[in-house]
Amino acid sequence: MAGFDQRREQVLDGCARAFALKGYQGASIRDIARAVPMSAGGLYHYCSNKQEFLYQVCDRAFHSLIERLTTGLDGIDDPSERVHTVFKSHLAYFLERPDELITLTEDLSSLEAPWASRVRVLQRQYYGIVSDVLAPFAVPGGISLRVATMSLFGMINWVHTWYRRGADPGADALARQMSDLFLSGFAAAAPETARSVQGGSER
Amino acid sequence: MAGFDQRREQVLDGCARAFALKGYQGASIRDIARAVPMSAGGLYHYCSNKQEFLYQVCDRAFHSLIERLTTGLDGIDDPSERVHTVFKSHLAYFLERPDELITLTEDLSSLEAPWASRVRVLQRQYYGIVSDVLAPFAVPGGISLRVATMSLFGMINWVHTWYRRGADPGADALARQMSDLFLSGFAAAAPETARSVQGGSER
Amino acid sequence: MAGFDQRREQVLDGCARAFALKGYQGASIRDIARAVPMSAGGLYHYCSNKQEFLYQVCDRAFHSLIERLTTGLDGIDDPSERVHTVFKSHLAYFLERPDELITLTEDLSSLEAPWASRVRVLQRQYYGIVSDVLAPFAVPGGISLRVATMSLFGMINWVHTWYRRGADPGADALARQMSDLFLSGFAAAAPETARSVQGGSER
Amino acid sequence: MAGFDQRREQVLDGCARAFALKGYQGASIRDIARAVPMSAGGLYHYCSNKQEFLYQVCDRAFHSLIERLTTGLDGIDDPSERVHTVFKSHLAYFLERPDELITLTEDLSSLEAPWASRVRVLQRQYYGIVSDVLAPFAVPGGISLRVATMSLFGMINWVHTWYRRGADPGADALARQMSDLFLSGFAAAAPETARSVQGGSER
DNA sequence: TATGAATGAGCATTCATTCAT
DNA sequence: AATGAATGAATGCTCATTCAT
Repeated sequence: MAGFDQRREQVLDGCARAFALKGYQGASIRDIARAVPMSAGGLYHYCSNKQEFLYQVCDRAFHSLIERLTTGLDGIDDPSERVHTVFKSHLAYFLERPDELITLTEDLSSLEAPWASRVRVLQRQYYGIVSDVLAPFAVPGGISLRVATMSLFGMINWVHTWYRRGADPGADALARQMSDLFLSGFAAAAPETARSVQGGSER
Repeated sequence: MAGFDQRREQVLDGCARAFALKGYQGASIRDIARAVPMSAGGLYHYCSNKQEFLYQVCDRAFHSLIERLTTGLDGIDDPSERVHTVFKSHLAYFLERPDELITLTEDLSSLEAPWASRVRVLQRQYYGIVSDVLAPFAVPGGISLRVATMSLFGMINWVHTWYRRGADPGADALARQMSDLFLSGFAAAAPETARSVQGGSER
Repeated sequence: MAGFDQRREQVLDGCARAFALKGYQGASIRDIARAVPMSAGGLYHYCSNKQEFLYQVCDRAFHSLIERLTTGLDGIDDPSERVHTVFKSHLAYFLERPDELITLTEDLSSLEAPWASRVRVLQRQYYGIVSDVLAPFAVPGGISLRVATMSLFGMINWVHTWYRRGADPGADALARQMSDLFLSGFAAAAPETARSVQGGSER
Repeated sequence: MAGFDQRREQVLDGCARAFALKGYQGASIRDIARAVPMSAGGLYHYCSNKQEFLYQVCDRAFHSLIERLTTGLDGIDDPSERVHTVFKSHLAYFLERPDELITLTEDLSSLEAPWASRVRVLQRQYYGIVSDVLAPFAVPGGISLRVATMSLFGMINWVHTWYRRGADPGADALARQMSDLFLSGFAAAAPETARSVQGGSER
């Protein structure tokens, strides 16, 4: 039983790797089998079809993200620090298990009924937590909470397209830069010239 | 000759629609043929293979983006306003031709050699322009220009996943919110309580 | 157009041959392709799936049977001779196109919705014609028309399991024996001993 | 040992049910396993492969048919009554164990070497008994014994395709109708009109 | 005996692509 | 310029069968 569950984890890891590498549509069952490794037929002990593999990968990833984030936010009261925690938690997970997060970001749209709706519940839950963290900063007439939340997700979900391990900063440093940018803006620490021009040229 | 070029545009429009709908890997030549509409065999008068269609769509899209952005930036000197122009130009194009931008965002990674390298030149050119627009705000020891640029692209490239026509703001309003967020941060106009707490936790 | 329809006939002939040889379930698409001959993929220009091939074969066969039988019965008034015509018409078709009739007899039960119901209409039509031919011989309290009709079909549909070309009688002679058996019984011309015993045990 | 043999009977019952329902080719080992019920792997304690299951089902069925028929014929001297016994014995078995007889009728042709030849011995034995029962009615120049025997088998082997429990007569009544039809013909008791016409066209 | 994970061959079907028309 | 029949490779998936437990 334990052996079976352990093997399932290996299988899902292989799925995530294959999906991340070639995309859900581009990854064949044989690609997954090669990544596990296992025979193509044998994979069907762990799913009833390919869609279910995508579902299981996404489900597992969202559960991890949610659990890590709620744990990470626990005991942190400062609103800004809570925002920083969102970035840090998500980016740390991305750097630990990039395949899962790449799959989640790129292939979630390939998930069909009835799996899609089940994952969307988790997605909304995760978005909800983040939105709640951002809510204290929302002001009527200002940037809408929705736009801010989606912008935050855009920032972190885009990371996998450009991040280079070694060359780019680690999870903490990157999270710090990104949360600073998100909360205070890129112009916050801009040199005097630019800042004054910005102020003076307002229209 | 003009007729041929006009037909080619229709063909590329069909490709973009099919790619945006099902993804490059998920869209079959017959899907494209249905979207044009034209017979599957007939499509091969306009390409030598499916990859080339993806290349043509991406190439056309990047050229449009670059041309619109350079035109848009022309004559604007204020650094902040230039940033705003980046958002506005990109978002306007997305709302005008969503299929092309969705294809660019989601399927560029499916482009293989030797087309990929040719498109990457345009991509770098576009990123370069944007990076130059952001450069005046960069400060040593602060948020890196690279992280800022990539964050900006994350924000705008993620829009297609959540934007709902009618419900969400138009290109101008959205660009204003996003450039404000990007330049001044979400906390800029936050209520006193949140701001003070933030201030207290500043480091 | 004519070429396409002609090719379709060849394809259906190949289907019938493959189905007759290995059974519907046992015949693979590649078996059919080999029997036509044509590539497996190419077959899908003539059907949307394997079931549809079975449908087309059965449909064509029933139409032929019905047309031949109605033509054959035309102008024949004598009830016994009409019964004989049923046997003759069916057996002649069997000897001309055994593959189709074997498929009809053995594989009709493999036809699924929604094709099954469409073929069942033809089947009932054919059964109806035969039943009407037998009706004049039915008597209340005697052998039921239903049992008689089904027995007749049992007799002729079983032929393909034992008939050996060359060794067994031709269509006409076989039909004569079978219709005699069906109408007058095997004991009709039995030797005195058997007949008298039979008569004595009548109840 | 007794437990094993009992279990083997259950396994063969499951095979017969699965084969009758989906056909030999259409029934998977897992279908059989579900019908027993037992795990797929466990079935291989009772056979060396799927063909052997078909063999065992057919073998058992033919042995039953032969034993029941010889027992049934024992002590019956009247030729007609012996024919009736053939119908009654076979139909009774069909109604008691339809799955086995359906398998025998539909799937015997799927049995391959070397099992086929072994079963064919039993088949010929059963056919031989029936043929011997019919022999007293054969007359030179009349309906051949072979055609008569095969027609009888056609009649009874077709029953499973149309018989509806409840709606159609029981084994005895059906056997009576069928043996009457077989021995005396459907026209035997036909109304005067039909009979006279038949008589007039006699040749 | 019985299980169920595992395999490799085979399945029906779809694919990108070619080519005669 | 355009069609659609045709192909061979590849797809997701099921199969009969094996074997460690």
